[in-house]
Amino acid sequence: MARKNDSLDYSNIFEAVEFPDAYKVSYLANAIVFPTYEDVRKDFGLVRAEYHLLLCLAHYAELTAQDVARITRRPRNSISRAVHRMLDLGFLKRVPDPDDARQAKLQITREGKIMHQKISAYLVDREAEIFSVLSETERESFRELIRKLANFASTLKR
Amino acid sequence: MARKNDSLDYSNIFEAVEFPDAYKVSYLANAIVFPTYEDVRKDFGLVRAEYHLLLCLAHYAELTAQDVARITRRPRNSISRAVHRMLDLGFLKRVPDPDDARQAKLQITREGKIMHQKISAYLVDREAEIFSVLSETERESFRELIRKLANFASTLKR
DNA sequence: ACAAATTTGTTCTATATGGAACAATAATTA
DNA sequence: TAATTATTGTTCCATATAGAACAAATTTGT
Repeated sequence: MARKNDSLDYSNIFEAVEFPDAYKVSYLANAIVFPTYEDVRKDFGLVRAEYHLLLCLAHYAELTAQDVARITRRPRNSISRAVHRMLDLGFLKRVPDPDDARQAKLQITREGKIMHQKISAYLVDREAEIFSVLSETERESFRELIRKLANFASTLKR
Repeated sequence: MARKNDSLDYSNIFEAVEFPDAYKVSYLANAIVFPTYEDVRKDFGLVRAEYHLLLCLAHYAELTAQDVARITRRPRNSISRAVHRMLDLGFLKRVPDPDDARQAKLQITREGKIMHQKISAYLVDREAEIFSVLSETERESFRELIRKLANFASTLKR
């Protein structure tokens, strides 16, 4: 007997939904972005905030926890928790700020850099896979458009 | 005294990161998609899986819980939990499938439709706000490109 | 200079979420 | 037909995560 339900087209909703563009961005978040965080957690042992710390500090020589919260738009307490674990793991070091006793400057360690490179290599591959459906011209268009959207998003108040 | 750190440009990483396109998609997920789920939870009282159920059943007359899991790419147990709450709230009804005793067909109720319309109106506004940074031409390009990406994502195994 | 307001990082608590295992049913294979 | 495999929906459990409240330090306003 044939399997039931075989004919149901799950992608109708892509066009039928009342906000098709936003829906597809959201769909990519659920289908790709979140599962990728899961992969990073399973394969490299870092949860989202921990990986965000690593990524940020791989690209800025020195940041406070608050800076990272702002860059990644995540709550400070998540970052705070992550900082302690990353210190324990030896991926970060923390130096108190002599000019402001409330805060401390964070830096990535050599071990952190190595871990960052491993995770980045994985993510670079994953990016290539996903964007392989676009031609080079399309990808350049997409790059320009997503840049505008991301820049706009970065101006939104939290 | 001037605030310290005022000159730090938080968006450098947009271009410096090793996977700039994927990073910006991820950034939108963190800056917009997730906060929007939070808004829906706070303003309408539905968590992600619950809202996904409502959305799916507003666009398909009848679905099983498994269908919804596939459409939204979320784990079945999250959907299962959500089904029970949505039944309690009166937004869904469930009819056992006479042809397959394992599953049940879900349908949206009138109350569910009303709730869906309220949430949709909010999301339509939010979409308009976010995409207001693109010209009409740009938006059409984006629509085409994100469609390709979403369609590709829908082919990925879970 | 002093009081009020803000900022940073933290802990506590509640909750949303995903994985694993399970029973019931159906489909497949021999 | 009988045995094996797959599917559906569920419960249990562990954990990632966000909000609220807090102390300490700094900045702002008068």
